[in-house]
Amino acid sequence: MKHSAIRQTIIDSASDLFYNNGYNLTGINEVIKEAGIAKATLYSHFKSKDELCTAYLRHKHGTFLEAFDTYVNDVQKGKKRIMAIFDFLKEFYESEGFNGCWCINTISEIPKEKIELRREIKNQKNEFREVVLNVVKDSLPELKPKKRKELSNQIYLLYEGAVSESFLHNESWPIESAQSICKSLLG
Amino acid sequence: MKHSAIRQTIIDSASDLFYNNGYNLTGINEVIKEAGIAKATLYSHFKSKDELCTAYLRHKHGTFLEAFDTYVNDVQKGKKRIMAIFDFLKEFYESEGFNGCWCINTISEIPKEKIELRREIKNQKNEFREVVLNVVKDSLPELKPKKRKELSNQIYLLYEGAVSESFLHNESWPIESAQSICKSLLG
DNA sequence: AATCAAGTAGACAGACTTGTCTGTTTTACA
DNA sequence: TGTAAAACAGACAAGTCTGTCTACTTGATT
Repeated sequence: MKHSAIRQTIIDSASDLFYNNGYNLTGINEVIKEAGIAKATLYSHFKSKDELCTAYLRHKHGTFLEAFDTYVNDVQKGKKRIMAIFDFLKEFYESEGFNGCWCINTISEIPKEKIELRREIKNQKNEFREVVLNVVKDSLPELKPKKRKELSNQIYLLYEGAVSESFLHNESWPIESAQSICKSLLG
Repeated sequence: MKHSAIRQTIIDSASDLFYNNGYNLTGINEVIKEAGIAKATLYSHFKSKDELCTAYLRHKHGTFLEAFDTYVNDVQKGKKRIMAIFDFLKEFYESEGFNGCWCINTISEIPKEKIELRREIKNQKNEFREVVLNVVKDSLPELKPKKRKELSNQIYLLYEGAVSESFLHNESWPIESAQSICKSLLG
């Protein structure tokens, strides 16, 4: 197995375990067992568990953004595409292994001093905000920049709230509720 | 010091530490040091750390609901009172030691098997939803039950999203954004 | 004043954690 | 095919954690 393939195996295993069972509740020994590699191998690819955590967050973020883009850009531009953001979330919620937002989960687990990880999380959220802004830009080009930004922040907020609450209650109504609010925002 | 006073001291200390530093990241030894009591004393009041966690959650919930009620009921009934929900949140956000939602934080930290704690958290959120529903009921009595429930769920969702996001970004715009959405929902 | 419950300090068991290190074996490539 | 890099298994260090236990002291009530 190639060096880079092993690295990816480690990240995949760690991602599943960290996301499903929690970062602190998952030991390095579990990760290496799941990945089928030796401990020294893991530490030759990542110099600490925190570094692996960063790789985990980036992996989740990357696959998420790709899936999001694919889904949303497949819908015709306009209000429909904006509404599709919440259709995507509904699929995400219904997918096996849905466990809420990895950013929120991770930030709850790590101490305040780990500013590297906290920055990574903030960056991801800001990047996602930018993605939402672009959907709005493409779908409602007549909107002025200020109004555009305002609307996209609102949609982002609705999306994030819906993720957390659908997970917490284990019910889908927060997603439908968020979508209906979005609809009324679009007028 | 009375038995019940010691119990309260333990809960107060544990609450500060759990909320500020995280449940798993706070050891029993820290709690007893902060409370100024012996370990055996703690375990004579609570049979496990998890039981103390329940007490912590209830303590936060209780003081929160009381502050919420006091603040919101002080505002004249009507749309103003509903908007005051977010004014309250702004004060909460600006208060020292704001650390997001203890429910979301805790649920991210504990394993799935701890169903007792998870139930407690869900119950708290449902109780808060009921509180919001009552604010809506008092403020907009002309609304039909179905519409009332729909609106209160939306407000709840906005509130929760604003808590999480203002904490994550360490910025207040999510609260203002949520409030502005609420305003437009009220027409 | 005697008694007994409830506090104290902190050692200890046992099970975890991350990260290092040794020594062996496998694999990739020149 | 030979060699060097990189994998392997797993012992180990040094620390963490929760929860139990012993032995002692305090304080309120009878």
